[in-house]
Parts: sequence; C-alpha cells; structure tokens
Amino acid sequence: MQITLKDIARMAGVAESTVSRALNDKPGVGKETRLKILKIAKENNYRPNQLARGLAAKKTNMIAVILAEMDSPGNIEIVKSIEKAAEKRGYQIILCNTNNQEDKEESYLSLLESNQVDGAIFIGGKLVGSHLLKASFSQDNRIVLVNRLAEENFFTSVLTDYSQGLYKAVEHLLKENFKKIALVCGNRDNLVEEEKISGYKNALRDSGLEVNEELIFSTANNRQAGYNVFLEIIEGDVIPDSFISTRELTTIGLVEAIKMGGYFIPDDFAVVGYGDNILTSVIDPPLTVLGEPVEKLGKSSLEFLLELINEKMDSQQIKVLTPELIIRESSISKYN
Amino acid sequence: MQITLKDIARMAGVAESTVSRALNDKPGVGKETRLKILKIAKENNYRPNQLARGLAAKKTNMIAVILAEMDSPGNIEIVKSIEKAAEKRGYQIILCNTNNQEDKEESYLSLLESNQVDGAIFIGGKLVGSHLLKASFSQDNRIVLVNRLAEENFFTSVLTDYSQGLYKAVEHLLKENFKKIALVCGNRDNLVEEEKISGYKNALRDSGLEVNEELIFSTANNRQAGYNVFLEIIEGDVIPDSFISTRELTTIGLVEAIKMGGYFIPDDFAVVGYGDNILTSVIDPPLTVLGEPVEKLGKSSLEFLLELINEKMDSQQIKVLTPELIIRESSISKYN
DNA sequence: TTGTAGGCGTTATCAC
DNA sequence: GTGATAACGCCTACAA
Repeated sequence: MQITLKDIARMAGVAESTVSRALNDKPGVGKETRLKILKIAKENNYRPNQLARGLAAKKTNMIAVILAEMDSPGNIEIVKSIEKAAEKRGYQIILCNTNNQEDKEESYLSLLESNQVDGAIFIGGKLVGSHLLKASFSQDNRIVLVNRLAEENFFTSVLTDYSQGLYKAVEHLLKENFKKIALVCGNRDNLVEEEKISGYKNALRDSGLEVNEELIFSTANNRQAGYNVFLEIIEGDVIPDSFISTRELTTIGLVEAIKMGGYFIPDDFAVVGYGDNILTSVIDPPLTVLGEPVEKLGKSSLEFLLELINEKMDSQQIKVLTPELIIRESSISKYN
Repeated sequence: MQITLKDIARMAGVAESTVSRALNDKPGVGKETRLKILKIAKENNYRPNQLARGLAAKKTNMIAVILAEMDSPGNIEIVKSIEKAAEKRGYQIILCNTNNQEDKEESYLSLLESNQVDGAIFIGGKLVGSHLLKASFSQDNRIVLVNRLAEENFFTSVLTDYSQGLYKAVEHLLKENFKKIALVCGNRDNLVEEEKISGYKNALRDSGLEVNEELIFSTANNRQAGYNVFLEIIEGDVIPDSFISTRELTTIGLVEAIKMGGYFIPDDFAVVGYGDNILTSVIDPPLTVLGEPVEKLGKSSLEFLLELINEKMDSQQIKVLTPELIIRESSISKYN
C-alpha cells in the first residue's frame, strides 16, 4: 500500500493540512517543519495520489491529445512537439487514438468531462460531431483543434493553410510546364479537403486555366487507395501529366503504383506529395512535398490550450500557419 | 458544471447509493427505480467522474502504455494491437512517450503508483532501472514488459526471440553465399541487443565460421547513425559483403548511405533490415526484413496485464514469440 | 429493495 | 505558523 498524507502527518506529528502545504510549496509553514516533512516524505518515497488531488483541486496537470490517426508520421511529429512544450509547463500528455471513429472520440472526450484531464487537443479528423460541439459549450471550452475544421467556428484552432499550400503546389507545377494536374485528395465530408480543392482550383483559374473536375479524385487515406486511384486514372479518359497528392499514405501508394506500372517520375508523371517526414523522404526519387509546420502546430496548440485552461483567453482564437513547398526531383521537368 | 450522482439522487427522490447501484448494473435495485434513474441520467447526460470513481473503487479501467520511442512504426503497430484488444475488454489506453528518458519513465510510472491506471505496459527501452524494479514489488506487479529485458526476470514479459531472428537472417545470407556479414545493432547496454548479437554469433559458429568482432557495430537507433556507420565501415579494414541491421531507423539510414555511395543492393551489398512495416516496405529495392509479430505482441501483453490485474496469474510469466524472416530482393544473390 | 454513514487521499477555508 | 474540518464525487458495507 502506498503511503499517504495522513501517514506523513502522523510521523511528523503535525496536521495533514500542514503536510499538504509543505509538499506543495505553499506559504504558511515554518522552515523547520517544512524541512522535516520533506525529509519524511522523501524517506518514505511518498507519491501523492493524483486522483485524490485532481478530485480536490479540480486540476490534474494532464492534457489529452486525441489523434484521428496514428499512422501518420506528421501527426506523430505534432504530438511530439506538444509533448515537448507541455513538459516545460509542467503538464503531462496522454495520447488517445480514435482511428477516425466518432464513438471513440466521444469516449475519450469523457476524460475531459470527468475532469481526468484539464484540457484536450484534437488533431485531424473529419467534421466536428455533435458531441464535440456540445462539449465546446459545457466544458468551458478547454478544447483546441489542430488541422480540423468545424462548420461553425466555435473552437480555438490551429490550422494549416491547405488552400495556400495547394495553390503553391499548382503554381510550381505549372511553372515546370505541367499542364494537366490531377489532384488526389480525401473525402469531401472532411472540410479540410474541400479547402485543398479550392486552393487547387484557384491556382488554375488565376493562371487562366480551366478546372477539369475529372482530374479531382477523392480517396481514403491509405496506401492501397493511393495505389488504386492511379490504376483507375490511367484507365480513364483524361490522362494527367502530374499529380498532387494531399495525404501521406495516399502519396506512398500513388508513387508505388506509378513505378509499378513501369512509368518514371518525373518523366512520365510529376508528383507533389504530402508531408515532409521520414516516410516521404525515403521514397525514390526524392519527392517534392507540401510540408506541414508540425513543430509550430504542436507548440501553438498547447499554448492556446493553456491559455484556455488558465482563462487568459478573452475570446476564441484561430491561428493559421503556412505549409511549405519543398521542391525536390519528383516535380522538376526535364525539358525545362 | 457537471451533473453528479447526488443531483440524480435528488431528482429521482432516492439515495445516492441506489443511484450508484443502478448506474453500475449492480443487483439490489427495483426494476422501476432502476429504469427511472437510468432515464434521468440519460436525459441529463450524466458522466461519472472517473477520478472520484477511481478514488473510491481503486479501479479506473485505464491502462498506460509506455513507449520508449514513438518514431518506430513497429511500436505503433503494437500499440494499435493493444488498443484493439483493450477495447474489447472495456479498457481505455493512455499512451505515454518516454523518448528513452529514465526520468520520464519514472514520472509516468507514477500514473500507476497513484492509481490513475490499473496497469502499465512498457514497450521497448533499455535496461530496466531501479525505479521500475522497485515498482515491480510495491505495485502488485501490474506491469508487463514488451521487448524489454531486465537483468533479473521479475517481470511478466512478452518478448520477440531476437536471437532466433538473427540466427535465421545469418543462415539465409550464408545460403545466398554472402560470407562477410556485418551486424549493425544497438548499444549493448540494451540487453535485447546482446541477444541479437548472440544469435548472430551462434549462426556463424554453427556454420563453422569464425566471428569477426570487427564486423559488429553498435549505433544509436536513428537514421543518421545508420548512414554514418556505413561510411565508417567502408573506410575500415574489413569490408563486408552484406549487412544485417537490427532496428528500423538505422536500416533506413544504412540503405540510404549505400545508395548514396553509388553502390547497389544486393549486388554490392546485401541487406537484411528490420521491421516489416510501411517504412521499410517503401524502400527500393524491396528489403528483406526481420518482422516482429506485432499483432501478437500487443494482444498477448494486454492479456497478461489483465490477468495480473485480476489476480488470475499464479506466477510471473514470459512469452516468447518468433520473428519472421521476410525474404525480398535485397538479400538475394544474383550469382547464385 | 432502499437508505445511512463512512471512507478513498487530497486541497481549501476557516479558526486559533 | 498550525490545526480542525469540510468539501471533491463516488463506492460499499451495514442497517433498516
């Protein structure tokens, strides 16, 4: 059995409250008493019971990071950034994976509702469901969204400017003389994907080109889907000369399919992929990618959350960060 | 403010204890009363405060999964497997990342000590430190180790038989007529790495070959280290004709360096890498790898932990699973 | 079947 | 500076 405050109080011959004060560095304890208490605590390897502490203080110093998918190295990087920032501020992270399942999201949300964590950061995921919306009101809004859009902007959020990212990517490909750019993006029930599409369209239009809806493909975010969509595309009526893929795993599958089909990148098809991380960097040829500002996304989201928790935020905030186009071989025209 | 048991009791005109029983599916509540209580709870979107529940019942239905490194796709797969198994049994997972730092491990261990979780699974990591050992006694041993060795086997563990894995890999390379097999493994303060080395040595000896210690290289587990060790090796006295790399990230870097140096795989150097996952599968040429039984590792570890928690385990157990050698192009001799 | 009361380990609010 | 004492929200004997 663990040793408790009460035990220490008895050993030191003082009251529980005094021990509590001493152990929490609070004023109102004599120097001698404090030292004595600290010594006893250490000798007995005392560990405060966080449950009791949380119950009494309504504060746990833990925050939940709720991840829509764990397969994405980019997301993992964001988590690591949050973790780093949290550590500095004395917070612990607990990571929860929802696998894009709403019910799981709901069940993890109860960590917040039952005060097991002081706040929550949601990374990625589809449209914001009703339970989350409800939580945004009832839970004092101790929630920050990362790379996730809600139809109504009730949430403090940190977002990547996907529209601008896609715009840059199209611009780049056009400059390299690629004319028929296919867009491989996600399902449109995810608002983030809609934004990508709009960036893509705007760039084309601003260059005086028409948008061909047949060159926009919505797929699931996994390798197989990326692979399959290429097969589908080369069987189709309109054959593109280049691809922009907006998610990591899809990018992997797409590149794989192109190479498997005996085609060359960028000679036959140029590719702009997604995510500047180990996964995409391993691919041959070196891939031009749209890189998320993962470090900043993580750091900013934690800062926002702490402001919310400490009630230092006057109104709900939204921060938009710009993705970076990292140009490598896969999108450089050889005939330029 | 959240609604509490007491509120519901008041609304239903019954005692708190009755509400508690009703909500927890415990016997001793009239059907009518139970229905009424359930209805009120639902209408008011009641969520039990898990802190209070945990404090009173000394049971949280949460388990901590403590990860030495988050960069490894293999580890992530194990986590997902644990998660899947846990969900079926009504447990939630919280994921903690230690980055191989002992102090972090200790701080996460306090989740166990303060009863915030019912048990903990440690995945990977170096030698078991003193705090963990201490915990193994005082915390009723609600700890399971995955792919981690302790000097004294106090822990219930699920292990990959690295020795056998390496044995297989060497055997395979020898059969393919590679004679000078370099081993790129981790630091020897990690007992797991020692085991790999012993498998490597045994296979050589059993084939009547001598072990050349100069062909064994210990590096950190990251890409850069894998890259650097190759540069170091080709500058050295003994040039190998093949490599076995025992960790994912090192494998990536090693392959990169080989290709960067203008060498071909397997023509100039054969490679057996580590981890059958998306990261290694993306590499060109297709890599022969030692694949961990990630699915089983996760599932077994959770089962063990639940047995420990429910005190259904008579004595400490160890399960050893066999890794699989997945043979692809990178280790097939062209002159065979 | 239901209610009462005590306790889980801590923090916070008073007095003294 | 220190000590009682009452929360925090829930569970679990035990009594009714």
